[in-house]
Amino acid sequence: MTLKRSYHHGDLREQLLQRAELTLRESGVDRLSLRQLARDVGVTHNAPSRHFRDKQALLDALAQSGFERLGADFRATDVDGPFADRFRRLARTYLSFAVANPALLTLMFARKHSPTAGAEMAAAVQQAFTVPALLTAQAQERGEIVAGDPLRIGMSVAVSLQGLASFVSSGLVTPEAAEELLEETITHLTQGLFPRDT
Amino acid sequence: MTLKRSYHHGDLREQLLQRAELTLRESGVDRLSLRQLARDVGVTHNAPSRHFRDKQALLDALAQSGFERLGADFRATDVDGPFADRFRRLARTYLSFAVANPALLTLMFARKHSPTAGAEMAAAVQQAFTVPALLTAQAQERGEIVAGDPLRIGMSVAVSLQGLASFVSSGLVTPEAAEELLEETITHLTQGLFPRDT
DNA sequence: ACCTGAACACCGTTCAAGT
DNA sequence: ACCTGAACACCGTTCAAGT
Repeated sequence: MTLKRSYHHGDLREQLLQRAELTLRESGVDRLSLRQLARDVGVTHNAPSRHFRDKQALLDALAQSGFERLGADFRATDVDGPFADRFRRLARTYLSFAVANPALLTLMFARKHSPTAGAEMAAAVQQAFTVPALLTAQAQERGEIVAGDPLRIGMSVAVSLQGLASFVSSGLVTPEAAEELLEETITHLTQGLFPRDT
Repeated sequence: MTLKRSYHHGDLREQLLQRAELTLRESGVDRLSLRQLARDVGVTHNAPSRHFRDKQALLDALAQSGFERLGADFRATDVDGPFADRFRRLARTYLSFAVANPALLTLMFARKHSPTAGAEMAAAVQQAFTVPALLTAQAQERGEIVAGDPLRIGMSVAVSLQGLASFVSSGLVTPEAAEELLEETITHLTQGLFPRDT
């Protein structure tokens, strides 16, 4: 009967992460306490230290899993169609993420990643923000958008996405107003602010 | 001899804010403690509560003063010249702010503004992000950029600025790489990603 | 009005000890 | 290996009291 969920679970790390993300979403960072987390999961206050040397290490792990999930969401979104439509879908994915996990997004962009977590964190970031570059490269192949290094153009696409997400997740722009702002951003990013002859 | 800095200073609120911003900049949010702050300024741990009912109220005040300063920096930057140059200067101002005050910028976009601080905070935000709209309106008058509601176009300019600042302040992009990213962003925002006939 | 000092419940981190 | 329990120094918040 190994179903009894023995005292040494073995998946404690995962349980802690899941519970932490729940608390983060529902109560914010400052209400996130290692001791409370341990209580929630049913272990002593010091048990988490086997898996996270630090509270910071837990926050790092949360941020990293955030980038991984954002990347996965991106990849699940990236389907066919004209550039503007695909940009719009990517942006909506990002905005949904931002609305659903504002505190997590803040954490992800909070320069807290202790140098320790460097390698895996960097990989997760790279993996997520590679998607806009792929989108760019594909649109270039079709002749939809201008030539140029797809990584650089992709980053400047990512800048727009992150700017939008930033305003939404902070609450400075409501999700409804974000819809308008998104269309406005698509228009200017594709057409340019300089007048066109045509 | 009123110079003796009496026990009831009268400017305690301002002293606390200044010291808090210093700590924020040098040690980050989680090292910011009300009690330590009181010690730094030379009052008892409970004295700050007269000026800030809450730790959250202090953070709100910090964020608000951040928006006010950013707005002032914007206004001090906004001089003459072609649109792209002025956009570049505005962006550099923002990026300098982001590099100098990463933790503060995180705070400003962290959806923590308790509903209490609503009115003044909203005014400070509005005042800051009005500047891109002014830039837009002036460029339109000169026929430099396309027509359209300057507030909406201004917001989508602000989106680019905030996206850039976000990447820089988080450390995901180094200040040097940011310079490149800024030029890339200016190019695409003005010319558009769609190919031009000329 | 503004500040003090004591009290309360909580926190992160460390360490010796158990199985 | 993984978890426990006690200990340490610190925290935010509240409240009666002082001037």
